[in-house]
Amino acid sequence: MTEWKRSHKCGDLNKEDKGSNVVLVGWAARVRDHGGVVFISLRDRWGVTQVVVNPDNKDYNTAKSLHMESVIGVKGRVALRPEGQINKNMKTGEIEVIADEIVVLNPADPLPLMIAEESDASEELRLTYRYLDLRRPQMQKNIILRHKAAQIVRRFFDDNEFLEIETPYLMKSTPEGARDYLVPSRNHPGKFYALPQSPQTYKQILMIASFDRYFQIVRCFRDEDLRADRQPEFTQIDVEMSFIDENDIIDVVERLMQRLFKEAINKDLKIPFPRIDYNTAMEQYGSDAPDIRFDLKLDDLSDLVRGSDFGIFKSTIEAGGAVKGIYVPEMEGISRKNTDEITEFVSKYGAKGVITIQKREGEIVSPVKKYVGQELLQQIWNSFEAKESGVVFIIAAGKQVCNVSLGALRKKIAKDLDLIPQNEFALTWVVDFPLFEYDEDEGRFVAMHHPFTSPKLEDIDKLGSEPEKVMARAYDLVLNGTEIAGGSIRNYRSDVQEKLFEALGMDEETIKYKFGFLVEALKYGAPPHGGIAFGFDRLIAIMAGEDSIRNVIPFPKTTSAYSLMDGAPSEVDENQLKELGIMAAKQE
RNA sequence: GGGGUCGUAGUUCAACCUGGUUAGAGCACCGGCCUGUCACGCCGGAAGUUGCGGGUUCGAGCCCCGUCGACCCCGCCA
Repeated sequence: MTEWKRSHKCGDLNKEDKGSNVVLVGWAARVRDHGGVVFISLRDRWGVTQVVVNPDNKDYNTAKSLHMESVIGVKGRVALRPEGQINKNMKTGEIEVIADEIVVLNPADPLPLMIAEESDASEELRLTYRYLDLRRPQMQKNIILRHKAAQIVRRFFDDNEFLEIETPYLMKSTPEGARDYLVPSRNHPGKFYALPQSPQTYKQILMIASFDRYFQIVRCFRDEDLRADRQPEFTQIDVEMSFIDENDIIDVVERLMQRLFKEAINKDLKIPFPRIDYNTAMEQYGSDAPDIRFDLKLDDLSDLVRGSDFGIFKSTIEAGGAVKGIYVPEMEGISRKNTDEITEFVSKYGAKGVITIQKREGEIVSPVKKYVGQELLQQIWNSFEAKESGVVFIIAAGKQVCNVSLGALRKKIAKDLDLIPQNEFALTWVVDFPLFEYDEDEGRFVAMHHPFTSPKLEDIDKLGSEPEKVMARAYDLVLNGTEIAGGSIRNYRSDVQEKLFEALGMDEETIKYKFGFLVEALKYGAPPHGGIAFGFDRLIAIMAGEDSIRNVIPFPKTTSAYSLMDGAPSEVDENQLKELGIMAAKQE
């Protein structure tokens, strides 16, 4: 093997190397057999180099019979390509290696999927043969970007006196929030560890331990259903600081983002990022993660239609709901079929339907014209400062449903009509969140962020009396309509923390059992502190221009949480279960 | 838990809507030709449990039911 130690990597050589004797190793990406001369595109992580094998070569037949993706070694001499044969699309396109000797280090069987820039293989196959999928240049690029980003993040925090400190993966289960992944304890049959949903409590404890500035690039686990942007295990950039307020965190994060985007993908970000309060985000964008790259803002028509006899408007207003709309100037018009599609789309979010208004030859056109009346429709049209064309979409529903469904429609239309500027990175802070939201199923208030978030100081008195009015010292960072980070200033006084737990419906005993250690720790000199955590996978996916975080995670799970390559999860030996004191319930 | 799209050769797709002789094509694979290609080209060949199970029918890749899997979405994700 040592004689096949490479002298260069496949992306190294250029015309300066003319005449050098080289040894290259890599994968035979393509073999082009011309009957006489044979060309091999030799690929490794760093690039592709063309190898030329002439008929007088002793290994000529080896070259002719190469299978795609076999691992080979080549000894040869660097030569300039003949006139007119330069490949401008290749970094090494000016040269080629004239082979003296070729050896197959490991032949490859026919492949279950092609190694191509644009994979046309199904995701199922890509995940089953992930090692082949990961050879694709696109995937290599994503994984390399991920590495780069992680290093930049580490350098940034190190430069700013943050300490990278590890926290346990085996921790206490706290059933607040997401479902825990449980790990049985062999030493204590019937007892379980949980894998962390995030290192939240540990990083707070580290602040109490006076480390002052902490960060960690850390795996987190949540046993919930999957999505394009949600995996059961995912990576956070976790950050916590002491003796700071919201603006200190925001400042650190803005400088981090600026440096990350510059150094990783050479994009200049303007700081500070704009801030929008939660309420405005919901009212204007119908989302707590507003995509500000395009307009189409939601307009409240409730006051305008208040006097209307039109049943849908009337009943909605009377029930305390909202009538809101968006105006899409770019839309030529809308057919019955499109309206049906949109109705179906918004119904997923609980809206009963959508009302359209458009103008045709100067005439207001709407399916509800005869019920609503020309005059009101015209007023609505005018309220949008609508031109002679375009379409207005109106949804009447309870406030939350109205905002969320119209917000979703806003995004869908922008996407369908291609109104979203590509290759643009729009970061915005969402601030002024409520501390609690009411959970209908549980019949109690739950923490909107998490139960360690500090209320705004002026709202502490309302914790017991009017929890719905308490605002949180929390902040989210949104990139192109996706939440990529969220954090808060924490409760550092045990009395406030206990009051908050009580507002969440926990009695003293429950508090002590679940979070007693934290409440106690707060009593021994806990500094004011706060922090933030990034969804690293989401951040990298957006930077890489990928729609799914699966494309920036080397070994992701499928939508049903399978690992197709290794077949996890799987059944285990009866003996393993016995040792753990576990019995699997029989499946129906 | 619910809704939607999809499942045909190693692979990507066609045939399905409107059931009917032998399920086609590109790439990969095998054989042949070709000395400047870079997604090389040309000629030929082999390759199929139409995801699985059931039903309807004289007859099912196609229609119906169930099931499994992939993907998207709602719920869920402090």
